[in-house]
Amino acid sequence: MKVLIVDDDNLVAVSLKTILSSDSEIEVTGIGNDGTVAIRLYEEQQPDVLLMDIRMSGMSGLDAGSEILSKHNDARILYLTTFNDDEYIIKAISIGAKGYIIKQDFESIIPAVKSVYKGQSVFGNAITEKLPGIINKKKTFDYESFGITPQEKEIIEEIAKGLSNKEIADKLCLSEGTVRNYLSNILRKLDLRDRTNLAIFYYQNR
Amino acid sequence: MKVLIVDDDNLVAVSLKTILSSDSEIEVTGIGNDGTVAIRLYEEQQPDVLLMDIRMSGMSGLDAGSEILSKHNDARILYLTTFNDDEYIIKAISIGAKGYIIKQDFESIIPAVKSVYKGQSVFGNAITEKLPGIINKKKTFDYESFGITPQEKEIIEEIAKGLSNKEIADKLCLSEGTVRNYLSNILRKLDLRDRTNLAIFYYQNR
DNA sequence: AATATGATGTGACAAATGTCATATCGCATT
DNA sequence: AATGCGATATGACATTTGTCACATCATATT
Repeated sequence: MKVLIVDDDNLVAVSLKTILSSDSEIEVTGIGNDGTVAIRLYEEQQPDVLLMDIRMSGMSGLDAGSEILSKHNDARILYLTTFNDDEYIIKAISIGAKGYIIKQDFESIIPAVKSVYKGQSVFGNAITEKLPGIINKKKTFDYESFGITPQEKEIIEEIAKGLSNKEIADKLCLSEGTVRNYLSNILRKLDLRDRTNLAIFYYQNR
Repeated sequence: MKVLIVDDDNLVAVSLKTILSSDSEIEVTGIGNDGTVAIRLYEEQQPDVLLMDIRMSGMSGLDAGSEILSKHNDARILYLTTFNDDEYIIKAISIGAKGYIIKQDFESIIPAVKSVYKGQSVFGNAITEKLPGIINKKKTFDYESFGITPQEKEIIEEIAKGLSNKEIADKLCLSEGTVRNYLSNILRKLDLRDRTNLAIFYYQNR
């Protein structure tokens, strides 16, 4: 199985080569440090799997992958990243990458490469937990377990609709001051700074 | 690595056991033919990976998996199926399953089980091609068409992360006043009241 | 009856937010 | 050279927001 490695950080690229080369089935055919190089090396070597960083100076891994896939729609690209940004996961899957795993998780890399070689898609540990959220916003946050009372929960719902303190007070028949007190308690319990961050939290954990 | 196999068709279940047992790292701790049995055996054996059919007479694999995951949210469930229906894929991912592969693809099963054991998610050959389509069913809002400039878009991104005007100013090397002006323009263009509503809008149109 | 508790309220305060009018500067068009 | 435009900036201002200390009051507990 021929593997091409492309990583911005040459030290990482070399380490990956060492790790992968320890497996008898894997042959590392090349190392690159940039998106444009990835495209060129891919053309030259036609590797079975391209193991590539997302964030790179110069051409990004996503752009390079996108270009490679437009020519070779059977290319098997496995992204490596230090970040596990939702945005990147979605983009990576969208362009047709076969996987997305965290760089640090060394011992998962070889099985991941093998799975991808067999045509499967692989998503690493940290990403795995986010998949349900990405596919379908169904995993709800358990506010109760953070000591949020039903009344406070109600306030959260209203803030998530974009209402001001005054409006919430009118709607729930409370004084504005009380709403503020509740909000203040909510923010402390959830360790958030302000209503905007609460709204963000709400929509990210729906 | 302890693996529990559950399949409606006993012949398939036994075949799977034979295949998996050929690997020295894998120990098949049990076989079941129904969802309710899956739940009971899971409790008894606490396997590392549960390899289960989706379609089964009696309780379905999805319902059983859902119940198991509600008690053991670290359960690693790998679904096997003869069908590759989008609905099932989405449901499987939604409940938090770690994989979804096609039964017929025998030689992919062992690496898939191993990847799942390591905490990764695996999606088989046939499914892999559908992932981009599944992910892309989301409708992204076109900010440009509402006259939002790239600079303003950048501000929106930062607000959606929960940053204050001051923080955004520092990050983008602008004065706080300028950030306020931009925000003011954004709110007018999108007809929103404040940053909280902007954040809500952002997450609802992602 | 005495006390504790929880829900609600008030007032004061500092900080952040949003709006507006206006200014500067560089660049492109005329 | 004159003009206009877009990006950036400033200052003033009213409003909203978040925090805190403390008050009130009904109900439940002892």
